[in-house]
Amino acid sequence: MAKKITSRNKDYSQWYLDVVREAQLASHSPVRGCMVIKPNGYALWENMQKQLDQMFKDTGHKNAYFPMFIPKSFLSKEAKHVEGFAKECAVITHSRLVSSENGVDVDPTSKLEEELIVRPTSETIIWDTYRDWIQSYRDLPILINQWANVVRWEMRTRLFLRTMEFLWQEGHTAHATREEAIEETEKMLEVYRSFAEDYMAMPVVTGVKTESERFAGAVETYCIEAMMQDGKALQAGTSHFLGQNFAKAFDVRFQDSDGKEKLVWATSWGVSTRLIGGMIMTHSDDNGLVLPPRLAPTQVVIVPIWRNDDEKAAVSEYCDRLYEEIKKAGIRISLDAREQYKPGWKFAQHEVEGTPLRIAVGPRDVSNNKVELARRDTLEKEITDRDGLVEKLNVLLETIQSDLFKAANQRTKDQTSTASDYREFQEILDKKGGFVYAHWDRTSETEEKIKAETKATIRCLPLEPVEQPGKCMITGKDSPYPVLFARSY
RNA sequence: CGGGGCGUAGCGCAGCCCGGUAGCGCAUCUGCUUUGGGAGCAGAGGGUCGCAGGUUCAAAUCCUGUCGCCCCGACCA
Repeated sequence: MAKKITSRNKDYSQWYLDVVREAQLASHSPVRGCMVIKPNGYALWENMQKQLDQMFKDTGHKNAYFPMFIPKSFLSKEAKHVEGFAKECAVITHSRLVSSENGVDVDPTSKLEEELIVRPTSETIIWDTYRDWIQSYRDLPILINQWANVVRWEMRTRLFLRTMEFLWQEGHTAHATREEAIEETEKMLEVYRSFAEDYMAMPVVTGVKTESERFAGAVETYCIEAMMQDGKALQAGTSHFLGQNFAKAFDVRFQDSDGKEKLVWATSWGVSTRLIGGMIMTHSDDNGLVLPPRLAPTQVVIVPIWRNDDEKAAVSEYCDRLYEEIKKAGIRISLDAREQYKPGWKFAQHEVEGTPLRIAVGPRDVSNNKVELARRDTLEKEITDRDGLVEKLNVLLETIQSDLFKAANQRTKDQTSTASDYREFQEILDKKGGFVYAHWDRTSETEEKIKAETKATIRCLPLEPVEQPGKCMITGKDSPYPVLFARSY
């Protein structure tokens, strides 16, 4: 069983690749660092989108779409922003191909007057547009989200976790006051926290980034950080308070109710297909993918079993009715009646694909008015009554959802340590990994030194600090509360 | 950019050292038997061996060059 998947203990990174492949989520494309997202993977993304989109709309946002191409000159307008993204931009220089001996070549006569940048993020083009949208305080706030793809020319890539092109959503809001913008930033962080924990069943720590880890062009970057099974942290989402940096860069002003002209306050926030990678590494096991029911494309699968035409007729009818009844109850169900595969093969396949619940129905069950019910997360099987099955499924799906969260939460706790000195800090990182709380003197020099020596970065300054003031483990200077360190993806 | 690996059938690989009719597993197609944890048997289809040169009677194999991808690090969501 599941012999195609390398065990986590043996090679975690190979295990991850094996799960992605065997669950048919995605595959490498011919282009370095890019992926083909297959139907199973895309269905997950669609479910994430659907839920997040609703949450954005419930908090007053509307969707819009801005172009993928950005004039090169836009990137130079916000100094820190360029600095951050300059090294990883795809640049369009030509517009035409011509036939040649080799097939096709770039037509040198089609060189663009101004090169275009494929968006690595859309602050620039959006703030250039907002200048035209905003004149008065009555035009504010602007609460826009867009679902899009972006490109960052990364050196090192991993399916879902870091690809050169990825899908995401980016919210871009404009406000009349600093307070309102900060409130928005924090509100969206809370949306992300709630989505991660309540839907992905992935516990996260909320916090703010240090200056060196901050988004290029932000005044403050809030984040959710999750802990993966191998002890490495994953930045799962960010919400940025941009201050007036982009308003200044793109000259976006408004006349306030007091008659004075003021610069607009901004936020931006995003999560990406990286969440899929985080979800895989949070729940899955050596048998393959494990999915939280709330996001699983298929929540329940029915596998019929028969030996001859008589049995087939009886089992099929039983399954069809079951299917209709469950579907009517709003559960995402599929009936796997494919005849080219045997039940055993289907069991294994649905297991590796992470379907939370499996119902097997054979002649025995039909005559006893029962079904066999199997949970993906625990691999437990039971024979249960056909009557009242829908209610049972609903309860079980919620149970699995909360059990997955509990298990991940417990694991994260177990993987969270506190280091009282630098020696202990290094020892924890090397032997156990995970999150490590430690005191830090709030200087970039110390942060840099720790990173260089241990490869651990400050994941965040937690919004809900644990413990009391202390002394920096490196310099012995004052530290108001410990910050969260980890090696990360 | 450094280190490692790899390009041979849809997928995964062997063959290369030592040149001589291109193979294996899975998948696919046909038939029969099977079906409660990845079925069996019999038969069949499918490949310009990444690309370009060179050596040779003869190149997947040797030589030169070149392109690309993956993995491990430095950069990052």
